[in-house]
Amino acid sequence: MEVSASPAAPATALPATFADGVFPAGCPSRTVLDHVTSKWGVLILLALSEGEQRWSDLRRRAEGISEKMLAQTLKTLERDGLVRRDAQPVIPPRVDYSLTARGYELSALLVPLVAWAYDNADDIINGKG
Amino acid sequence: MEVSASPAAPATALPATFADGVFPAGCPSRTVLDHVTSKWGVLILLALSEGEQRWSDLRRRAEGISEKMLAQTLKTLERDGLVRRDAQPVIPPRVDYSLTARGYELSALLVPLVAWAYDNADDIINGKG
DNA sequence: TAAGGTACTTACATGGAAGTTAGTGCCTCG
DNA sequence: CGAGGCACTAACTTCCATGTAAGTACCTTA
Repeated sequence: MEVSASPAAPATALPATFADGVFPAGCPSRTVLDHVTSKWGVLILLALSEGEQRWSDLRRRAEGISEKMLAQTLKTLERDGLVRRDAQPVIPPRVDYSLTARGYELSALLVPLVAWAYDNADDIINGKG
Repeated sequence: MEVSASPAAPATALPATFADGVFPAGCPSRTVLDHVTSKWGVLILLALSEGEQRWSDLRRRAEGISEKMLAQTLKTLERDGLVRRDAQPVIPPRVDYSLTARGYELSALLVPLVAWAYDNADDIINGKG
């Protein structure tokens, strides 16, 4: 689908809620958006969308993340009800992380976004367009 | 749709590209993702998804943005080929901003994400669910 | 004994995103 | 004449997300 030279018409209709003002400053949705669009939040959510994973798996899959940021990101996502933490009282310790129903809902929206970023990254960075 | 207590199976299949490592550190897609998931980037893209708009319109719609951040965000999005800048040599100056084809593609993915954030914000912040 | 893995926490440092303030040039309106 | 809107730019500051480094407690393997 192509957009002509003068795309005055929106491609997608937004809910009436956003008709003016996108949404108010200080609105909870801003906070939520910040959480889920944070640098590592997206990556962790993405990784977990493929199923339950352990701490060390996540470290490897979200390449470049520090242990501190991993712990912090997981904590935020858990507080937000997006990630489930399942600590098993075994030796050595085993903790499994997985998405909650809400987390799956979100990751379903994130996956196409990340895929798009991946597909268009080179063109964008190289100024081809 | 509900997810049972042990959701070992992914809800969505990811492209094979992400099968391991999400995607490499230092990869261009990380940069692109940072641009499009930036605090104000999302809001501007959202606002423009409803059609061409002027500087002062955008200031009002992305409530809370400073002029500096507006200029900076628009510049980044323009460099990334997502926003088109149309300066008309009239008096008083009139500059229209609109999405490019690529920008529309992206906004189509962003809209459901923001809508989701908006719908779930209260529950998430209040720890319900 | 020592090294290494698992799952973290804590303290401190820093860089870049974001905020603040001010200034520009040109025009219109009262 | 002065106030004010438009579309910015520039300088300076602040703050927080992220990075770095190290420590913890327990267990396994060599």
